[in-house]
Amino acid sequence: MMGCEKVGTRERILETAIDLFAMKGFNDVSIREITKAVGIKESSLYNHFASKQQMLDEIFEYLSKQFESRSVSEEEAVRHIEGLNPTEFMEMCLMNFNMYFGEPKLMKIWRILSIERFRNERANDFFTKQLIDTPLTYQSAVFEAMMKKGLIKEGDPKALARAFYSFMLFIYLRYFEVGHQDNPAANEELREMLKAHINFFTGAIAKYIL
Amino acid sequence: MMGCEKVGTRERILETAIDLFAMKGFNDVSIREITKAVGIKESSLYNHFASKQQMLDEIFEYLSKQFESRSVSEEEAVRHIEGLNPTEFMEMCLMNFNMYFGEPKLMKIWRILSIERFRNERANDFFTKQLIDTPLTYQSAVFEAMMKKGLIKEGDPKALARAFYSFMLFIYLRYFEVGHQDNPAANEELREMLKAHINFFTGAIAKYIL
DNA sequence: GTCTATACTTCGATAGAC
DNA sequence: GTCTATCGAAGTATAGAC
Repeated sequence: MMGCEKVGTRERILETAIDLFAMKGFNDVSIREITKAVGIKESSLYNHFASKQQMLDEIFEYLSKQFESRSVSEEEAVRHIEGLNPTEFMEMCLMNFNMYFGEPKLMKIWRILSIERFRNERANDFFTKQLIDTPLTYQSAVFEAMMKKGLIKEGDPKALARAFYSFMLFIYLRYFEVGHQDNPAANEELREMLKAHINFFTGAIAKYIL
Repeated sequence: MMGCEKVGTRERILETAIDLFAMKGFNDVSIREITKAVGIKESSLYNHFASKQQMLDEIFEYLSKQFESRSVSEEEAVRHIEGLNPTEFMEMCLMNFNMYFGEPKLMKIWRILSIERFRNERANDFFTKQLIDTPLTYQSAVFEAMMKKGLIKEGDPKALARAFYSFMLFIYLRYFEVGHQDNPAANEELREMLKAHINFFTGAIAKYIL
């Protein structure tokens, strides 16, 4: 009788699971809790997913595919960034932040990863690679190219990348990882902090006034 | 018959709980698991602790008291740091790192906090305050004092503190928060990274060659 | 203070009617 | 594809003998 909307039940389950996992973590959310929120019985869920674990796997798979589809080569990254002035560079940083955390669904999955990485080695590897190591590699390549072109002072590009990018991790750790914020008022404050950060770096590494 | 060592059972339980909670998180460790590791029956544990939650509360209480006993005022911090040369300053940073994470027991409790802060608002508040906000305040006060004395370039001390201290959070997030490391070989690498970081900052903010 | 035994709850998952 | 009903396992915690 109510089965007229059978299309979408699977997706509704998955969206609900993402919401709940992001709030409480995979282990602290029960099948009963998910199905109650969706409005179905526990047993019905198993017509769509073989196990609770499979739901988590699909969620991580989704994030992984998002990154595959959006990834660019280091060469492209260098070409895009090395010629920018400070203001344009800041906008680029904000865009990157938005690519990672701008969409609520992706943000929630990052939170799930942040929680699961303590229990799951694969989750930790993905988290470390995508959120830390890969961005550092790109950032280092960009700084190295800028040094070779004489745009910024000579130095250790890896150390410079760590110093610059650490701030992004600080923002994530302090304002994004634990989900009690979601207030748009803080956005302007974050933007000001990023501006101040880039101002500092511009002054610190500029060979000439950019 | 074996009751000859009744002194210490409570402490053994607590130490075992810290070990297990740090590895798997509070919720993923059962009373059965703890008591089995200690070598007692489940019911015996309740002669020492009223509940599982009380054990966690005591663990956090312990960390909290450690910080109370070691805390110094901002004025003291400024006096200690503002006159240091870069090498001395680096040693100071390493000492601070060791104060937070040098003792295995404290390191484990930080890991428990890292996990619990997603489920427990008080844990998150403590984590945020002790690991991020308070150190940033101190660091900012130090930079502000150095600016006033003309030791470093004028600028926004808060932004400078964020830029400098973010690196410490990067190290924690990347190498300490998830406990799969514990290899002393990486220590030298971390020391090199810290040295490079301080070198970069020294060059960036020094008014004169220090 | 430790033991045996057990109460009570919640969990993930399954069987089978419709 | 959803339901009712239920299973077996694992969780926290308690009662009472020793």
